[in-house]
Amino acid sequence: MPATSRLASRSRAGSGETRERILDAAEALFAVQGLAGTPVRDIARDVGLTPASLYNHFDGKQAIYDAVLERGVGPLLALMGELATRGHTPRDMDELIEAIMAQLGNRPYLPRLIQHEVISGGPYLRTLARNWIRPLLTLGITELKRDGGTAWREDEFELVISAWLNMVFGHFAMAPVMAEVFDDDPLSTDNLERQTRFLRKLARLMLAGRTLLAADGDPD
Amino acid sequence: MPATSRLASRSRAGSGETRERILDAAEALFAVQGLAGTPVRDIARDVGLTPASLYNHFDGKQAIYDAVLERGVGPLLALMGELATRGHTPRDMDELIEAIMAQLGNRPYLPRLIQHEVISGGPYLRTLARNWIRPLLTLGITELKRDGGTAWREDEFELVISAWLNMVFGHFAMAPVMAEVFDDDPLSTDNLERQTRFLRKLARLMLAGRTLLAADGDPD
Amino acid sequence: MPATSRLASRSRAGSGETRERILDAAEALFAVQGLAGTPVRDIARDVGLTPASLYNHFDGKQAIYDAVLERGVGPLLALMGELATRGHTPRDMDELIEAIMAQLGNRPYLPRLIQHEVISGGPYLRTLARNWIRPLLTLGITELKRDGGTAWREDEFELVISAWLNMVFGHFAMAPVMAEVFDDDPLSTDNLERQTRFLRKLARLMLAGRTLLAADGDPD
Amino acid sequence: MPATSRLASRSRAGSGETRERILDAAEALFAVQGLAGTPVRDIARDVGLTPASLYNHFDGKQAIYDAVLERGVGPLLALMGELATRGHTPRDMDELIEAIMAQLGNRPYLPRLIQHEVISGGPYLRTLARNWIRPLLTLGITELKRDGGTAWREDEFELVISAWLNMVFGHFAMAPVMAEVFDDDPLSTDNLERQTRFLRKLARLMLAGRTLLAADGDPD
DNA sequence: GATGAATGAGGATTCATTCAT
DNA sequence: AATGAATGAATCCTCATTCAT
Repeated sequence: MPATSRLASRSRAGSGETRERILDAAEALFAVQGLAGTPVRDIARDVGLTPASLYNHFDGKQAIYDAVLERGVGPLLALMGELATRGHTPRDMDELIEAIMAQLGNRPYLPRLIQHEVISGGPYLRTLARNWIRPLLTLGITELKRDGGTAWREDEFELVISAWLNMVFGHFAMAPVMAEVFDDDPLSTDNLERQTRFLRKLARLMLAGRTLLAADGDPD
Repeated sequence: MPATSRLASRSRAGSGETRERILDAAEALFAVQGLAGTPVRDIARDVGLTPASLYNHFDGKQAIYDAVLERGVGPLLALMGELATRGHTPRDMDELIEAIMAQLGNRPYLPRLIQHEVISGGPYLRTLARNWIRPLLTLGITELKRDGGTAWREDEFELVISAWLNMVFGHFAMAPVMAEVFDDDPLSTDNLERQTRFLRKLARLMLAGRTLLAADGDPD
Repeated sequence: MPATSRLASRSRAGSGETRERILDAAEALFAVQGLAGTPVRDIARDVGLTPASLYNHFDGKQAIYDAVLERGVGPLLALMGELATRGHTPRDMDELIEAIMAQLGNRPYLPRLIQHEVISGGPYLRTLARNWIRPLLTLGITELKRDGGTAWREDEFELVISAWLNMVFGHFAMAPVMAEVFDDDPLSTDNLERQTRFLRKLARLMLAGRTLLAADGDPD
Repeated sequence: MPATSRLASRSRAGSGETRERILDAAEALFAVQGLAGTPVRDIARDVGLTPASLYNHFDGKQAIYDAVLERGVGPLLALMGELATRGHTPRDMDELIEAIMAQLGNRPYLPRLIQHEVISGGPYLRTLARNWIRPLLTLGITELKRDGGTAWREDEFELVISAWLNMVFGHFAMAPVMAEVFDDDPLSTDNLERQTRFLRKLARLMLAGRTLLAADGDPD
């Protein structure tokens, strides 16, 4: 379950801690300003180094970007791999939500980073699509199919899952506006827990909505 | 309800058609590459002009960016204003969904543009939050409150609406990955219609989910 | 008889005179310091421009280098082409010497430029070898063969011609040392004429040396 | 007859074998790419060291360059010294040719190295001119003068000798093009021997060409 | 002797912008 | 309204060198 795609795997190793500090600084900056919008000088400044020093640890800006992405996305892909090897019961649905929310909560810049990659159609997009989104979809659709009483037609399954993904992901990606609207950080521990509970509830609703809608007289 | 904030209002007017062509080219590029990642040269090339010529129509790159944003977001804000002045019935919920989807479908680069602004916490964020997101939230929450049988507690109303926003918005913002995953463009006319129908259905489900969940034995 | 090989043919045209001035400055600098040893800033300074301005006329340092080479070598290759299409008589041998010496004399930096290219095994080397040196060799060998009384065995023909080439070329390439040794510029008009006369004489000697050497009792 | 001029004399001696390996690597690189075109990193790589380590053996890049030059040119200067102290007979002419060819053949990168220095008018040029070229010229001219029957006028003597030098030297300096033209390495043992024989023969021809040319009806 | 890490000084190139034409 | 040419200010990156280990 490698999925590392073509990301440079530590060309100039640099065993260490400095490397990690560079990645931390870069992650925060890239997430907000994007690759093009982030001067290496800024990264260096945040690490307390000279731009030239960065090149003792990485092959260049792009290499740093790749490493940041790899470091962030790696665990998500690993999570997918792990889930795929186990059987799944409804219990897993909750676990999955929690695992993903926890993952993203730990690296709060990651979603924005990924969003940049998605928006710009960067080369990492394909890896993301194949090894992260696709498995998630498959997993979700399997779940929907196992469920007898769902409100959705088969040709809507994809939409259900991607809608659900957008909710999870959007919570992070849209955090800055929502923070402005609510004057409250959506990424605080409290709010992340609320959102997790909410998503669990919503997932249940989406899985089991048929009777209700039928009774409601769905015209669709 | 203009809300143009500090957007440059056409300093070197040039009422013309060239102006519009510049905005079209810029919109596409800014959406994908962001402000920092888009050289003016690229815009000029796509319009068939020289960079120098752009300055006959706009005061500079930032001015173009502002104009693009204004042109795209303006109608959305106008829509809000219009809705706010009318009373709303459940019928309006569907209309709102359709109106927004239509609006975004017409300018498929707009959501990514906005996403950039959101992610980067740009100065336009505040305008967006106040004049677009906030009214939408208010509208939705009012609707939820009017609805007696909703599955949601009052303190979840905000999450419901923002989740729903994320679904609408995410459909566009995540289009590139989904296109890769499904090998099918989510922004095609057909798929936009499917998504619109789906969202209408989901909206109904989310508004009226209580009984079902209660029966399901929600522990939350 | 194109032989332009892969040299960029004026990517950013720049019709004009500035372009030529850039090439002049670059030629002098490249000849002395080589490509790597010549900062673009120096070229710009000598033209009276900013480094950035050079990029309005050329795609970069390498492009300038290529253009310099093309401009210098082009006429030499053309000369080859012209000679190749005519029949040649002994008279031509003198003409050839004079033509080449005149060419190189007009562009006194050219030989050093070529020498750099030769020494470094640059990519232009192949063009040079095929379209300039090889024809010269063929021409010379034909001449030797036509000559009944030459002092040289057939397997020495190549050495004769390349030795002769080294004398022509070396006069320019070694000019700086010789200037130091003789305290007199080998590239002055006077000295170039002397050298031309000398080479004509030597050519005759080399063509017709058999009898002498035979009489001398050549043991070889 | 040291003539080391201002060459650094091994500041951080390190008598060792590593030092020699560094010089070997540097010689090859400097010869092809020149001083400016050769990063210390490349030298270090070829020796199997880190750039930093080079500084345990030399004071810096320039010091390495100087040492390479000194190591290469030293024996040539020594040869001159030796010859100068002996009387010379025609026999010596052959010896000289052979000695120089052998010397250069042993260090095939040396001529290109010297050529770089010559072309660029480097500071070592003067040493070269005085202690190597000038003695060679003097030697040759003496020989020509001793020879009664030469084809050359006194004012051509210098040209004769420098032409001859250019042939010797050019064989090495032009080796890359000639290799391309003949598809055969001019610096192979076989070809070096051929060239040595050829030069001996040519030397004899040039020394004794009068009668022939006179018979040929030289108009000069 | 060797090296990883750090750095000041450059060095090539890009970029947004101006201005005369 | 369009553009060729020019440019100051970045921007990414390389390089020679130092130094603590």
